[in-house]
Amino acid sequence: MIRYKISETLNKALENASPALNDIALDRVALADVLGRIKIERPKQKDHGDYAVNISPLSSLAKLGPPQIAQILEKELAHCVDLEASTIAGFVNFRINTLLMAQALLNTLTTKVPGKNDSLKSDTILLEYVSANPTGPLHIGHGRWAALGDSLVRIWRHCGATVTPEFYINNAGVQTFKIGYSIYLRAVEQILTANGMGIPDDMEAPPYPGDYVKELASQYLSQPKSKEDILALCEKHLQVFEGVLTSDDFQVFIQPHIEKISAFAVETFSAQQKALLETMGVHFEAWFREKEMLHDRGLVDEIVSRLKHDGFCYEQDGALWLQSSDFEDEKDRVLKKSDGSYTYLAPDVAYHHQKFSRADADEQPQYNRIINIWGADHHGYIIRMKAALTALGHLKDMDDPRFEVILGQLVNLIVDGEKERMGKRRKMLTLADVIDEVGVDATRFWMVSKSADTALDFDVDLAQAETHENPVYYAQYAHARCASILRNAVEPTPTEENPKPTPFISFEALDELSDSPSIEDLTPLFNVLEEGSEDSNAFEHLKSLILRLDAFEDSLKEAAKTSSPHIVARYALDLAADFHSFYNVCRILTDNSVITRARLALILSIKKTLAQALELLGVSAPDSM
RNA sequence: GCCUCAGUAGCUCAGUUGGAUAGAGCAACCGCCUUCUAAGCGGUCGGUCGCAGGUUCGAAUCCUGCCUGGGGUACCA
Repeated sequence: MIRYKISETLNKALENASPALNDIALDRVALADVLGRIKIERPKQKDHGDYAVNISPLSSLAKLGPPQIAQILEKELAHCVDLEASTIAGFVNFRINTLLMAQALLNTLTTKVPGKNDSLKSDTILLEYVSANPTGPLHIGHGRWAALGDSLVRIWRHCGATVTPEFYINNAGVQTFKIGYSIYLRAVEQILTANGMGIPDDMEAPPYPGDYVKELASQYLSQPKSKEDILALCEKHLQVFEGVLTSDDFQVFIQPHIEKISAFAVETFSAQQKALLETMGVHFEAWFREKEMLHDRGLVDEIVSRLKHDGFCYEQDGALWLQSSDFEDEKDRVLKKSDGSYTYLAPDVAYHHQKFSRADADEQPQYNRIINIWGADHHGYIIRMKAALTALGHLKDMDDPRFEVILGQLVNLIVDGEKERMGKRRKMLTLADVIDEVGVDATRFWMVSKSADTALDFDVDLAQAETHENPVYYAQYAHARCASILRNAVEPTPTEENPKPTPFISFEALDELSDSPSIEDLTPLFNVLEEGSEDSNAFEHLKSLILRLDAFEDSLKEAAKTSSPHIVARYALDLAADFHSFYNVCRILTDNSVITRARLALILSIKKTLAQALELLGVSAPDSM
């Protein structure tokens, strides 16, 4: 609100001073462009004021040096009541008075949902993220996408966007077959062992070697008739070694059986993943099933033929190639292998085609932004996907903003001080293990407190050993402190000297203060200055707090615009720091009921804002710790 | 080789659409609990912003080259 006020004031001053500034206000378009580049920010040096505006961008339009422009503006701004302007070189600095601060605080108090705005009102977003293969448990890397994606969904919605979070279940293709086959091999092992027979040395190693496959195999065997199925498969399998059956014939024979086992695995893992995500507070509205939604409906065939028909494909070496090199890709990509099966790209193109084809009730495209979160290992994939989507006419060119990929750098799991490469195919700590050890709040906060384009080291031992030094507790503690103050205000703790203390404020009065505060409730806040009994820094801390609260909406808009939840994490920490500092120099509950009332209003606002910031990150805001 | 992300305090990272004297947390050291939660506060220490050029009134930020590390560079998914 304060930034808005400053920008309004500045615009007006420019308008009035226009004649002295080479008629700067006449060229509306140019001026608007320049004003868009002017930032209103908090200066690093406190003595420069509360807000600073660097007016250098104006100098080319006004044909004057920045210092002269500043001088002229300063004169113009001298009439301003609640803003005191001064200039140094090319900067116009503003100092705000207590009335404006009180208004800003009142504004944050009366806002039902802090930071709520409509900056993304016209955005309809389909965000696909996590989309882990249903062939095993989620690992730590998926945790990062889960935390990042879900926080983005919450932040975008807070800024007025319509968002559908979607999870793509890869329940078709080679990996699915491999997990089924792995379970079959493990089941055979278990049957052999149960019958007191050893496992032959030359027995095939399962494509997925993890222990969780063994668990799933025994789960599978506990189902009715499953043992008979496995034995039948095993018998055929032996015939291959005896030379009675060819390997190819065996493949044909086992295919449907393995598919059955695969389906079992996919459903089990998928449910497991979903449950863990829900535990983390990560909720998907849509679960898109590759097999049923694409393959069974012939959509993959359809899209490939369409690309072929439209002349974007050619055949070479028995394979079908997409001419992605026509669209900035360094080479062409195979859609259909020479053995007739599709590469991973083909169903994925079909999937994205489907995303773009979704329409609302008015036959209009349902989404104007289709966004994916992908790991950095999929980086090379972006261009070929864009190429296919451009060929299909969904994108007007390769830079079309309708399709975005948020590329997140990978997570290194650090165990015993050593990096462990993450991957599904070796024994490792799963995301579930990490959540168990570290907790949802700490994990989620950790995952989003760094920008997505930095590789993240997740040190399990550190997270376990130093949970109390984790930054998330700092923010949560501030919230708990606020809650505690409010509790004490209404119901003070009895002591030996005073077994029945008088409340500082009645429950009803606090309620009223929270629901309908007035500016008169707040102005006594600034009496700290006069009182002088507290630390002389109290006023500065108070000002920082109020300006921070006032800037919440701006931070959210920035986070939403740049898809950067870490801005919100940082905000929560900054607000917590401002509060902790203030708390230490200024007592909230005093004998003066008017001052107490005003300070409680401040606490209400801090608590509300902090809770909202944490909520947007999927982190709880406890009332006590 | 090419593409891409990163390199900022001992450690983990903000800041990068060019702006004032470079910012946190952790670690280390010194203080602060008879009073609202010390999971806190105040202070000290700590920097050639990877290196070298360039662009300009001004560069951690933009350009070029180089160095180091991560990821990618499949008829794998």
